[in-house]
Amino acid sequence: MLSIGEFAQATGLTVKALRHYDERGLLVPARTDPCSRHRAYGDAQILDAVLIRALRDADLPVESVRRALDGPVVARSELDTFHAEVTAARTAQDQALDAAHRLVAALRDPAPVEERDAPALHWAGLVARVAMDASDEDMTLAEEQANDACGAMYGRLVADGNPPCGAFWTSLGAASDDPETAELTLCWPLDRPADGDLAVDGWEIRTGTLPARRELVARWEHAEDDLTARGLPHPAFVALLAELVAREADGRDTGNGIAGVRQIVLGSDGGPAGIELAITLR
Amino acid sequence: MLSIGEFAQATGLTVKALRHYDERGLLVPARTDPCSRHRAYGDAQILDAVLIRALRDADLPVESVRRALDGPVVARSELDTFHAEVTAARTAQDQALDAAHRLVAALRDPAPVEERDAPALHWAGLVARVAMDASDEDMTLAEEQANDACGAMYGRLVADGNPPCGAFWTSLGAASDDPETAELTLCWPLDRPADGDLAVDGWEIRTGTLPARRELVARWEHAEDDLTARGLPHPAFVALLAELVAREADGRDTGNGIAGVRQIVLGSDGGPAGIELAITLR
DNA sequence: TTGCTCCTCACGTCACGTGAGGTGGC
DNA sequence: TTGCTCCTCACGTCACGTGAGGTGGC
Repeated sequence: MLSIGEFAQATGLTVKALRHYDERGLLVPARTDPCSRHRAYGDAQILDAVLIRALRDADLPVESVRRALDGPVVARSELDTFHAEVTAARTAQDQALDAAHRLVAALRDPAPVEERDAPALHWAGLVARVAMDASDEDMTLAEEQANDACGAMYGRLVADGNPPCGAFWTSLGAASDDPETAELTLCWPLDRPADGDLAVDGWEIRTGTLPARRELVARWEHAEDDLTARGLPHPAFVALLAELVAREADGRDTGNGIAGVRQIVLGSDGGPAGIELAITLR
Repeated sequence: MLSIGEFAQATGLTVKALRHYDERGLLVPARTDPCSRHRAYGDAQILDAVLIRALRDADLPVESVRRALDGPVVARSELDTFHAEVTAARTAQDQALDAAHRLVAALRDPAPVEERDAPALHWAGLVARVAMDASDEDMTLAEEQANDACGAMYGRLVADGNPPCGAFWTSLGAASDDPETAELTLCWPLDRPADGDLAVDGWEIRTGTLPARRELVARWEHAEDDLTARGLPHPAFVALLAELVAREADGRDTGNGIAGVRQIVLGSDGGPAGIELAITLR
């Protein structure tokens, strides 16, 4: 029989851990003095203790260790289960670390941001509604449908003799009736106001005129890659936010903030591919 | 200005987390209504929030995230520091998982254990004292010194006309005067009692006679490899412990337990290399 | 008698999550 | 007025570690 201190020495477990395992029922001493409550461990308990130590050193949860004490077959399966969890967690963490690195890089080398005067602009747009918690597949599907509809609207505008006169853009807002749904407006710029009867099957159409205004624009001249994946904000958006932070610190104009951000697709007019993010200053 | 709920939507942080970061001073709302205590966040705070989210998703501690908010240079260094910690922790966990796998394997395929009658045996041994918390280098040094001393004693015994008559063994105990020090006795078996004046420079000598007895023996017939490393018990010891557990469960003889375990080195007589661990049953 | 080990609370760790119970703004 | 969001405690998580304060055995 060994006292708790001797048993701790023999097994490499701490006295505190041994008391904890006693409470949890993992490793109950062979005897506990009913009067002094001193714990006494048998030699044969060293085996369980050594197994507990090995599994806990590997960070298996105590409940899993308890099951593993049932025998080597269970122990093996608990180890395998845990190993799979560890592998998955490491993969997720690696992705998160990678995303964090890319965000920090975007902060250190921000996309260029400039102020510019923008002329008044007529526009017509399709309204696409997307659930906030949409899956990637849903998003891809919605994107295809939206692309088709934009093509259809382009054709209509040309047929009406009022063809788009510049780069396509998108602006994002929450749906007024459901905060869980995002509302994307996919817009073409026009030389003159759109016809009142403009329609595309199955889509809500909106038209309007942007007044002449001063804009703050971030430009990202790279082909679309996976930089926006995994919930990371787009580098151009990061740059725009950083500019807003700087302007706020200096007390400069920040307009309405990011409420009315427009995403302008570059490259369709033969210029460099990429996107611009624009907000209105005044 | 965004309410806490809107800001949570915009950033992907939870409302609870945002309140937590406010308390901790990580991300204090641009304004807090002094009456209702409602929090209001500015658009520009989205940048900090997004960075916090990215770093917390990667599991950086909150204190580290706080420092990272100082700027991209600090953020980069916090990420690198954390990455180094993660790598070290993963390596340690991999080693622990490997050790646990080997222990479970030793439990599933235990080394053979047998009972045997052992004849009475005279012996002479050197006493080596090793601190419990000795480093690996210290252990290696002590092992070399002990090997030299054993060789010297072997020569003395031969010169005395009483040469060792079987396999060398080691037995382990705690030093009587210091529980932090282990006492290894390195023994040669002899045909007749050792001379009283047997001596090896700088070493304590002990002699005695093991009575005829019944032993429980676990045999491990493999060359010494790294299976005993990293604080894992030797597979033969695991087998011996498992046998003790089985015998205790059956109410069979377990002698004095592992108190008097002898480690016998096989192979010096031309037989298969390996070790035996023996305890006395009666 | 003096140390030494042992004992049992009770609280701290870490970054929030989970209610409970209540208040403010549209 | 009714929901809805927001608020502040207070406690739970996980596996022990860290004292505090006290008792038992050699």
